[in-house]
Amino acid sequence: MAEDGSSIAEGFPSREAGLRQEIEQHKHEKAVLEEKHQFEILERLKVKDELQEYVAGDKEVISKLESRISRLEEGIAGKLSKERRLGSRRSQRLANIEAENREHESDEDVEEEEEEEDEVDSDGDGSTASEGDSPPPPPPPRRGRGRPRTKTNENLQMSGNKRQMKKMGRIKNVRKHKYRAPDHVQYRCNMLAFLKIMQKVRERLTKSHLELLQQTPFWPLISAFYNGLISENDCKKSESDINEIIQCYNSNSKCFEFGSRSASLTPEDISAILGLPQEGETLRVTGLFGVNRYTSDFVERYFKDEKRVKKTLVDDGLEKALQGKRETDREDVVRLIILELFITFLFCNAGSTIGWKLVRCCEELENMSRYSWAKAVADFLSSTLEKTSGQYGPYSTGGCVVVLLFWLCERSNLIQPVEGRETITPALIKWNIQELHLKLQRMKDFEELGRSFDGAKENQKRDGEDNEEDGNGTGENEETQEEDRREETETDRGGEESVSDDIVVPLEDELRAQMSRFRSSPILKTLSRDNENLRKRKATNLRDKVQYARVEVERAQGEVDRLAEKLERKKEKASRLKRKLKEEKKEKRKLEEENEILNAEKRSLLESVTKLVKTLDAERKAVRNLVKEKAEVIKENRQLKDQLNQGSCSTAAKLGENTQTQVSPEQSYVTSFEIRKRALDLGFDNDKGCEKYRKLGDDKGERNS
DNA sequence: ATGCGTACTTCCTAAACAGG
DNA sequence: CCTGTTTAGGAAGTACGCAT
Repeated sequence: MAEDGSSIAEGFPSREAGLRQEIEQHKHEKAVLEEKHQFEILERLKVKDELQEYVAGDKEVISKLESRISRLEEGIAGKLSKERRLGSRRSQRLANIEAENREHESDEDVEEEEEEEDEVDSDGDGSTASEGDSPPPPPPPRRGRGRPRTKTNENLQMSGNKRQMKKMGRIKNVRKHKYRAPDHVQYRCNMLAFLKIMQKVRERLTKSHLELLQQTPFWPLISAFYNGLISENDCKKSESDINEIIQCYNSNSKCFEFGSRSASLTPEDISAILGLPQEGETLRVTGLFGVNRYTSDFVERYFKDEKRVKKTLVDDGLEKALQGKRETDREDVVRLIILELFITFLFCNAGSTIGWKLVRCCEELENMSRYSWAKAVADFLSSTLEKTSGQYGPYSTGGCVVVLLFWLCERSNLIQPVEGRETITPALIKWNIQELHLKLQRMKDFEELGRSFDGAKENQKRDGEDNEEDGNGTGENEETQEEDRREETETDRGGEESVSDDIVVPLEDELRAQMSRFRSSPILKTLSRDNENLRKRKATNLRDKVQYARVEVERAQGEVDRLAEKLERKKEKASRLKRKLKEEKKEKRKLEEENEILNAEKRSLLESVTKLVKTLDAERKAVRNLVKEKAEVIKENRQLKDQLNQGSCSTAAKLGENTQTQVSPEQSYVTSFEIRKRALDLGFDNDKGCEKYRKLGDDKGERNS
């Protein structure tokens, strides 16, 4: 036992050393990454400065941009070698930091013995909260005020011991968020799941299915998926973007507040984005407690004996319905497709389930159009947003949150619609949310996002004016104006991206001025056309190059972000390892303590065993003595027997009396044992013995008388 | 990183119960 | 019988953790 403990204890120093080494390694990596990060930032600033310089010499812009682009290209490849060079120059500072860290680590080792336990507890899962006497840490956001559930046989004590039961319930409620980042949010709403379903059933849908689907208010939306207007890439949302948007939601004003600007998501917006009807009865989807499960043919067919309608059940049902040939099966396919749309996209919740009310709505295909589905989606979403921004924290999981991304595209001028889809409906087909994600990543703050809303308004105004001009203008320059306008829109966009936009503005102004001069001269009409074409090409080239430079900057920014994230991860890992080391130390201490206790126990056990051996020895001696005595008694008895056989009964009786009186308590046990033995002894004649006993009694009687 | 299944928690209603 | 409280159980919501 002690050997095991000591071998474990011996293993600790080496393990500790290993962990220390790992921490050192991570620190080193962290420092290198930091250096890299700083280098990236410097590089970007340099690029920015250089690009700004180009504005002064606009004639050289193209050539300089070209050289810059090639340099950037080279730069990306050469970054590693530069970093290596930088690495060799890696400042004494970093080395000092590392040395300091090392010292700090060794210093802390002593101090932390006391402090670390608290730290570990507060960092960790708080599992000690219910054990100690100290006040428990603030509980995680409680979702409601429901009672803890009690089982049938356990609740008998509830009335008598209610407070205790409630307390137990509270303790149980302290959940461990071991795998969950503090700001983690999960949004179930996703278009990908529905797209996959549509891809799966597309080949199997017949004309009659489609006819029925077209009669439903969801056809504009479903057709976008059915006709492949939405790709898998278009479906991939960024949860962080949604989270950021939701964090701007003010539940009191029911508006999104981006800096000083605010905007609200209306049923009109939902209607435009998803192509859902706005007119009709209001359908309340939330707060349906007490709406019980109902039975109908449809429910019996697909959700028989089911308490809740889960996504898996709808999937299975759809498969079953697609195989069926009856009229009801065709209707069921449509119902189930709409249910899929509800569960995965429009009214999704965290559990991939759906309320019975919506199931009923889906069942009544002909009545479906009487509801204002845009309002229903908006209401459901706003109820989610209220919960999210309210007292319960950012645990939102339900509602059609993806629509927020498209709404942002529609209402701001952050990105431009996909080419060729500017006027298409529903609006969700117009936008590429991946592009929006890139844009939002580069956003500095919500004020900037707010400005993009203003920009969109101005653009709309200008669009109107430009359209009037287009009406008067010549046909041939319409395209140019369109392009100019787009570029103006682009240059309107504020923020960091204006690095290259700053170059475009003066260039384009001059280009336009020159073009108007050319156009005003009727003599040079032909020449102007040629020149115009040339300039157009030049402008296109310039635009392409600017675009390319922008992409490069974006890529560099992405790289910086990636490195920052990596750094963050490394930091986390280092702290995790540190915590682990502390835990190991703690464990070691514990094991040592246990080992001591075990040794003490062993010692006491040994003592008691030696004591036991001694007493056993003594007892063995006593038994041996007894055996000896017994042998003597037997011998004596045999002698007596012999004498009895030879001599008179009276002598034997006398001798017997004498023998009886001499027997000690110990001997009496042996004697009784002897008596039992005699009873079993075949050689001993019982009748004879009885006679002898009687004779002895007679002798005694004679003597007394 | 995202999707998804599912155990667990919370919310709500109605029945059962207790006391006046 | 009326009224307030407790308990049981169903529906809806939440969050963990595995799979992709």
